[in-house]
Amino acid sequence: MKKQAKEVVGKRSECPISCTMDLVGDKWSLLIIRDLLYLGKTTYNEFLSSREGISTNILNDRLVKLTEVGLITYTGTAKRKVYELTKMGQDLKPVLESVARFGLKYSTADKTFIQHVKKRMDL
Amino acid sequence: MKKQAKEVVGKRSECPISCTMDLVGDKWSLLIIRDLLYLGKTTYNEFLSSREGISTNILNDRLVKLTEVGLITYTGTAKRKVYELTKMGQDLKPVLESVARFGLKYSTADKTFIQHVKKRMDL
DNA sequence: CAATTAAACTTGCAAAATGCAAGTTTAATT
DNA sequence: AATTAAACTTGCATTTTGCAAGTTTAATTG
Repeated sequence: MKKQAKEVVGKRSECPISCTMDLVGDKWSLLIIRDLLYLGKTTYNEFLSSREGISTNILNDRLVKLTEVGLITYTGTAKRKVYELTKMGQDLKPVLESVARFGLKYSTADKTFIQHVKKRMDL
Repeated sequence: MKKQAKEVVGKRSECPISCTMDLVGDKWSLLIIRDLLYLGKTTYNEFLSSREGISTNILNDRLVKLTEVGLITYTGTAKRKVYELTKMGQDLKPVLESVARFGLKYSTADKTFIQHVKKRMDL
């Protein structure tokens, strides 16, 4: 039996917000998406080097899950996988932007990083 | 020493997206915000009755944490706390909307619920 | 082409978060 | 005063995460 666009986390409800949180509602998934969307990162080791310090097993788990749900794909060899966002993944851009706007308004994030983010995100 | 707008989860980085995920990047917080913002729920038992089935200890934990970080407050008696969003909490509305739009586009959410959500969220 | 390198991935175990069931506490109501 | 029910707690099993140290395997190099 071929498995298709698999439900990785059993849905908790039919609410669109709940469904989306079932996909990316953890502390790491959106940061990987951010790396792909804004920071030009595309490989395992690049994700691993992000300032937040994801650990290898979690990173691997998330790359697998994000691939399974169809938010990212990869090309390249097994030795050097190059990840990229699918159309579905790119459609998370408005989410990332609104999240960033909120963070910019309320966090005490350091100014140089903020400038960098603003520039990259057209905020 | 008076504690102020406390950092509930130690920040992982100064990235605005990361900071926001440190506040609401779990499977339940945004659903409580959703209940307040769109579903007219304001009390412990109303949140508890949501379709996703949050358990009592987690609900209590999140209400405390969301209050601590300044996203919600409450009025009313200890016996019947009535929660509401702060200005900061209301500023999550664009996040909820973009999350909902994404969910509507990609989830197989049931149509009647979608209509309900669209109406309430002006999508 | 054998040895080396390093990117991708795994494993084992401790710590933390979550889920679930059954409590307890305490203001209101009767 | 007794009852009710909303808010909250506790204990314990399960799951997820964090961390450190691996292993695997293509590509590089000497």
